[in-house]
Amino acid sequence: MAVTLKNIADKVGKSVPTVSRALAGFDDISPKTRDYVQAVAKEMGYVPNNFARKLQSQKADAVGLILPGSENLRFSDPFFGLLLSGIIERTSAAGMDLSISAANDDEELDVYMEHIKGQRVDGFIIVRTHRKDKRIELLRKHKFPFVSFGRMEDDNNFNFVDEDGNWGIEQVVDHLVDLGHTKLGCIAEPLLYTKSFSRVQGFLNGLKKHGLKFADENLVVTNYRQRSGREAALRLLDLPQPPTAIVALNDLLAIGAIQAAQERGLKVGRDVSITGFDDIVLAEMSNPSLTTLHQPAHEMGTLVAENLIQQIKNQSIEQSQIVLKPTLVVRNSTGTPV
Amino acid sequence: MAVTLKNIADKVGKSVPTVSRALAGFDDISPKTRDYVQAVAKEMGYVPNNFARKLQSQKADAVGLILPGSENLRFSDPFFGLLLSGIIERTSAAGMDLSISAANDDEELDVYMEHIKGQRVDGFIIVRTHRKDKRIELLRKHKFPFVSFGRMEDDNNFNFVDEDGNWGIEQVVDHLVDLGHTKLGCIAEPLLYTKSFSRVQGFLNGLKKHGLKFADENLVVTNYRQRSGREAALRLLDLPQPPTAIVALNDLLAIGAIQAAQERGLKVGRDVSITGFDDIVLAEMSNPSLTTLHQPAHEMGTLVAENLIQQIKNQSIEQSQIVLKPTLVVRNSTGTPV
DNA sequence: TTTGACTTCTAAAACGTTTTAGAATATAGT
DNA sequence: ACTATATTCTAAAACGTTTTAGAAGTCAAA
Repeated sequence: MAVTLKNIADKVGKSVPTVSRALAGFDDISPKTRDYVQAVAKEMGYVPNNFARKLQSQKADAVGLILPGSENLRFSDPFFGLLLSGIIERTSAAGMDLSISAANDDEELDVYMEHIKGQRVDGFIIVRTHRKDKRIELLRKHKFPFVSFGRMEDDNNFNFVDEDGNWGIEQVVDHLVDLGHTKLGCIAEPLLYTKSFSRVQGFLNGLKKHGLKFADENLVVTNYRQRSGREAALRLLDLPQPPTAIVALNDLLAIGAIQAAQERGLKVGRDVSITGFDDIVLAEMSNPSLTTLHQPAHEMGTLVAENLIQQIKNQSIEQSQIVLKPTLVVRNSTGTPV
Repeated sequence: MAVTLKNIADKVGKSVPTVSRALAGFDDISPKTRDYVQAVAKEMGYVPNNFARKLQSQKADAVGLILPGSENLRFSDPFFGLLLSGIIERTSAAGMDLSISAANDDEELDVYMEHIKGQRVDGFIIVRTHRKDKRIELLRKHKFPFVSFGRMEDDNNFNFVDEDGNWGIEQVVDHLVDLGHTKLGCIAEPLLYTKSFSRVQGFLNGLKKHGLKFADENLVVTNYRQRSGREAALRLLDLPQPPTAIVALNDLLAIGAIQAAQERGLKVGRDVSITGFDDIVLAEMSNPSLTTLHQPAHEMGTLVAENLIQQIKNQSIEQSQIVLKPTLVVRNSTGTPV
């Protein structure tokens, strides 16, 4: 049976509030009583009941992360895993719980509302933002604290941490053009995600900047998996005029693309250049190693969490918007076109 | 401001308990009142306050997963990610929270105790079991519900879900010996983990079964990362009498080993055979594709969660111990030795 | 018309904490 | 010696829910 304030109060012969205030170190308790109470509490192994405390304080001391049901397998994505580890590290350190759950798309917003109304969390972390994101609109409407990892297409007056994907992919295009490539292909995740859309913009901007023209068939939109990357790359490589460089918009896609190229008997880095995005651990180890954009996934997770915790604790309305530029890491999957 | 039972009670002109019992559907409330109360509650958007409910019920309706601090980056391991997704899916479906936190090794047991005494969770999921696991011993001593993913070395009278790693690796050895290999090397994670230890046993048992002798230098113990796999493989390949087959005890290690072999100018699957364990998505996409043992990571996560939820809800003491055999998937990283 | 049995509801207590308002005692100032 | 002021404590209320015990009312049977 758990030890309660009442147990301690009985033992020390004081009232429950006295014990409560003694443990909290209030100065209307004499040092003598305070020390005695604290000693007894420690000896009895007292740990406050969380729910009683939260009921009274009307604070959940918890952060919610509701995973879109359709994204259940996202956990196998190393980038997401690292992001999550950063979030957990930071929330843990702040003594807050991280409540992770999953919701099917059709009930997603209801789940958010239930968390809010049931006062289960003090704030949310939103991942995989859409260009028009119903979750963000909902939370903003209810003035409920949240930080998103990623922006919307516009109307971004809320706290977020994001990459500069547009800028990043432009660096990649610069790199490829510098090497001499003029026919570039692109493999993207669904464009309803801001992240994907923005990276594609970077691709198009890059082409325009260098006076290269874009043909529809050079952009293949698919999902985030390696398998899809392979299939998409095959489509690009089998075009009448195949690109000499393929800009895959994440590393898993890029690795799939490398596989596809090798299936077609091409030497990656010589016959065809392939790039990724995120710099997951694997990128360095793939064969050939992958030219990609490095992102500090773990740190981004801590930033998101930190941002939200600040917002919750300070009740401050000041906006914190962080955009991190990825850094180009040139490895062996890119080279001068033959 | 959140809607409470009192708000509803005022509105319908009944007492708070009546409203509470009407919403819960007790039959000492007239159908008329029940329907009316439920309608009003819905209209007002009532959602029960979680903490009040939990305080009263003395149940947390939550499952704890305390990640060893040293394992923070585990999230980047795709296998762990999938396991986690299974756990989340199942706990979510059961209406329970999953409370994930991190604890440094020196304070780990204290964190467990605080969760227990503070009644924050109804049970724990233990991951990465040690051969002697202090966490398991602690929980068992306090008769607190838990399910572990993995066993201890012995004394396993508790609920767990585990792989049959020993058996699995024996299959791998059989496969390699069938191909004609007689000099086998092995790359393992630290042996204090039961998982690693057990897989190594499988390796040794396999050798013995086939009358092959084992030399110490053919076993390299390192950590779980690709980088380590590469370094370990280099050590094996640079031996005076290098093995013709390397049994890496997880896929990341195996992929590192493949890289090492390629650095030494060896063609994997011909000059040297390499195997993994887990069959992460990447295994199929690596070059060459990896012969490995498949494990249903996501399903294992659901099993662990299901097991714990049963235990919590039924208060039953019946033991549930599940051991799953991995299945050998032969791909292109293994072949007849030259 | 009284008893007994149902049906439907409510008052009170409980879960364990914190906050507020104020009581009791001690200390100092005149 | 009496008032004013600190100091140290406690009683009561509050957070929102559920459970327990029992009250009030209705109805049928005797």
